[in-house]
Amino acid sequence: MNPITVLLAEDHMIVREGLLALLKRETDIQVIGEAENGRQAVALAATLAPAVVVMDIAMPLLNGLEATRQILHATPTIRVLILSAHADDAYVQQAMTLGAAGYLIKQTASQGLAAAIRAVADGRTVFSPSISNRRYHHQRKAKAMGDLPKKDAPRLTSREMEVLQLIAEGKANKETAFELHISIKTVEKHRQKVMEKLNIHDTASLTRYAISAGIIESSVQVTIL
Amino acid sequence: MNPITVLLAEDHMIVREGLLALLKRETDIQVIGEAENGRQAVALAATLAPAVVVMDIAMPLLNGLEATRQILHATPTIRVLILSAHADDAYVQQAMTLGAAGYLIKQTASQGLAAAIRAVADGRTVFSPSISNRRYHHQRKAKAMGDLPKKDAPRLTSREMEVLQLIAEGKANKETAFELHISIKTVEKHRQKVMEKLNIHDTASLTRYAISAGIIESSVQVTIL
DNA sequence: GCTTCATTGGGGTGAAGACCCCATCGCGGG
DNA sequence: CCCGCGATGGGGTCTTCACCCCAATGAAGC
Repeated sequence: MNPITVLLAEDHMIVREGLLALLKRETDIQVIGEAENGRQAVALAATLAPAVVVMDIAMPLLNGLEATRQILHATPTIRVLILSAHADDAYVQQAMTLGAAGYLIKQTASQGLAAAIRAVADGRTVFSPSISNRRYHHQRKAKAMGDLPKKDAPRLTSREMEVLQLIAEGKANKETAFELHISIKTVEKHRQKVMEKLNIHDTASLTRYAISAGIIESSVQVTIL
Repeated sequence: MNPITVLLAEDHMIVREGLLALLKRETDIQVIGEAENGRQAVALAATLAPAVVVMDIAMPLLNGLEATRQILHATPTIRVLILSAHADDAYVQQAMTLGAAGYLIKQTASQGLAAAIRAVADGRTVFSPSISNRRYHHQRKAKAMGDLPKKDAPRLTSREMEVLQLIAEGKANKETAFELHISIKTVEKHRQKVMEKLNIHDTASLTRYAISAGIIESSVQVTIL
């Protein structure tokens, strides 16, 4: 029987190496690629065509959820297994809507990860126990409180979301242009569109918006030299 | 030669298992205990008396820095190696002040972790390259200014905190100057001092810092036209 | 008294951003 | 088959910011 091919997308090298070491124990699972940011995950998913992508949510350049969206848009047969530190229901909901095959929290044991990879490769969907338990609750809560961002908020295109994420990560337009392989002028244009749609006209407020919208996390990630 | 005894404090089980797998490769390092929260780390450090504690910062019940403080208060000979996702200077400074033996970011490779454990067990202090670069930079700067490199504490003055808050709220320097009844030049000066102290050089990252430091909240208040 | 430091303020330069103008290309819907 | 729109990119202008220089005051500490 052929092993299950896996792409590991996780930005922290030491965590990625750890996951790799854990998955090496499983003879029926073969990690064929590693990505250290969302953009790389999208690119490698396309070229390597893994059966399963293990995807961290909090990643630079492109967060795991948006990367998942792009991967599934390009190759709907790939099974994306979200691996997140947070059991934040907004993330879980978004992941399910995007068509992710599963959502594990990092409190999961390694047997759980291997089992989840096998399950999603087998066509099933997997969610951490604590999540499935809590799901009801929050749906009811969200409805009772009146859902916040999705309805009235002007919809950003996926490109605009990417640019917004990079802005909120502190990237200058020049860096963003380099990362996205487009010209500074185009980045400026996207930035303008985002500001226009959100009616926010300064970087700090854009950053706060990106955080509250779950596009990035608030924790400071300083660029590694 | 006796192996180096290590206590692993990391709340995400799967990450902890991964680190464990990585450290098992090193014959001279022996993990004698694991903690999944800060309080447990303090308790186990006391009972197991490991040579080195590998300590994650973000943990439930008691964060890694506070746990470090308590461990070193009880047993000053234990070497605490901070392992953090973030290279936030405020954390680094606090860790150093507390007497941590080292500070690694999770972008570090596993060889780096093993080497760091050996180094701190040997009495040396270890900081991730990007961090050491910054410390060097600060000290060099201080020397260039004709001062002794005795303190480079990232403590912000109250005025600097005010300015940072207004920056993070999206105020332009001009607005801040108006609100504080001072000149733009003074605002610029405070802004520079804040950026210098935090080693953060863009508005978006300053905003994320302000949010994670609790100076402001992430909720976006947008003016609806 | 002298030093250190927070706070104040100014000048100048170069880079970056905000906000206009313009255009092309491709894709999907009426 | 055209229209809207997303994505691309170039032009220019004006403001803001980052980063260097400089200084003076007042309070706190040695």
